[in-house]
Amino acid sequence: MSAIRGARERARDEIVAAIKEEARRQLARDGAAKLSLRAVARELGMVSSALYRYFPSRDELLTALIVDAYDAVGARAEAALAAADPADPAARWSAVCGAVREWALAHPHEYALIYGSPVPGYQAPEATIEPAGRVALALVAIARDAHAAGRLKELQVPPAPPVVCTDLERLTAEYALGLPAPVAAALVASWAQLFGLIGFELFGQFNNVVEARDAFFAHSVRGLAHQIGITDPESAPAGS
Amino acid sequence: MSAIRGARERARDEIVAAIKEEARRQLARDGAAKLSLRAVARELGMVSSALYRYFPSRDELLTALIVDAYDAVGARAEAALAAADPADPAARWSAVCGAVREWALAHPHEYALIYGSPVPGYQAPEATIEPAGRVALALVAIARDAHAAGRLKELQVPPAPPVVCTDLERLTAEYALGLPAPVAAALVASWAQLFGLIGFELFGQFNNVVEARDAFFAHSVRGLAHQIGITDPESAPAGS
DNA sequence: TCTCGCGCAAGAGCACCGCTCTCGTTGTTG
DNA sequence: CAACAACGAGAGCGGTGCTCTTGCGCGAGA
Repeated sequence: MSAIRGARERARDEIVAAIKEEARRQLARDGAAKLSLRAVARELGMVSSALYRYFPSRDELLTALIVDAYDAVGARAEAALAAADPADPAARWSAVCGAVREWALAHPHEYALIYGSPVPGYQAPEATIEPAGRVALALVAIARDAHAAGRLKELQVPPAPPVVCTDLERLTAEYALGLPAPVAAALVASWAQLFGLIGFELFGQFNNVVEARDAFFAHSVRGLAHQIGITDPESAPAGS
Repeated sequence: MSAIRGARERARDEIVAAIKEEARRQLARDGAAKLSLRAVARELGMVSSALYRYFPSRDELLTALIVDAYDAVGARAEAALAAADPADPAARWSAVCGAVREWALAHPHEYALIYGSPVPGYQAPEATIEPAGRVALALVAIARDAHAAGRLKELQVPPAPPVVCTDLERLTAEYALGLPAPVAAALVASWAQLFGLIGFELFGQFNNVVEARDAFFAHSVRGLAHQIGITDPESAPAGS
């Protein structure tokens, strides 16, 4: 039951994939609130009760879609990180942030599913926490590499209070991030703030406020990078 | 039909208020997705169809709650602004940001309703845009006053690109904000980023990441203030 | 190879939802 | 006082998530 699996098991996997595909299509079209098990089953030519053989509840289906969405945006972020010039922290930062934003704009309902309001009884079901960290880890990698290369400027902001430092030291120790606590604090803040920018743009808060969305985002993301000590190559003095 | 209104009209206002009150209670308990017209009506001792005399649809009821929520958080922000030392921009900034966060922590579902994913077919129904701006205007007032008092430091970040500047100049002209475009750009970014911080804390993204929530938020908010040129009094030279 | 058992689809059904329509009733107003 | 409009109640439509039972057919073990 390990290497070669029975035809039944393979068929099951295919059906699960088909259900998720159709559910993702409905999610992209109508949003999470309108996702209906009956509609998914109808579209797949089965009866609604048959679907419960594969997902024990609507929430479980949504959880599966949440995991997939985290993985999708995480993969985009990692791809953007891999494609950027490793020697240019500012470019890497902009590339990852831009990739996340573009994925969000292309999949607004999936973005809302994972970074918007938690849908029903809102618990993070354990299986989501690992894929949820992929974007964060991409950002961490940028900061870690820049720090290791000595490309991180001294922070301009007032130092983090001790309780925050111990908090972040635990975090950097646990994940072996190799970052000083003040930088880690700035990084976590930037991470959250990045999704504030994206969320406001996506959810209409920037309507009648910001029109040049691309340029504004790029500019704000430069500000976030600056916040953790990553400066544009042209604006940073190379020597001192 | 103006000064002294009939008993019927007065009863109508009372019923509308009772409906909103019960709806807000259910919203706070179960979230927007679970808000049910039938349950509200049941709790109020009426039949569900009677409710449609007061709200033409469930979405209209939700819109009313959205407006109320915007007004509530806006009022909190304005109250915090009024209570803070007018001569201390950093204190005002922290006070307003902290007030917004505290309201969000106290009313998570209402916060999710207005700053989370837009619920169904997501349109901002015109009536929401004015109360939605109250928090932003409170933040603007801080920056404007600080700028007028010469308390805004030169921005440390690279200048905003021209297209962003023209965008923000239109905005400052339209609302008579009295802010230079680069400061306005930083302010809008900080505004969005503030809600990124609050949203991540509220929606569980900081679980197992940030434990000292109060201190971390206070520290990050200082960073946001720094971003628009507001510095802590103790870290800013008083004279020059 | 045959048969047994398990996985499965199907259908009926329950309780609930948003929303509509009709029908008496009742307060308001000309 | 009478006509009218607003109102509450009720039935009903189509939809939802979810459960339970039933019977069938495929795959694995004898």
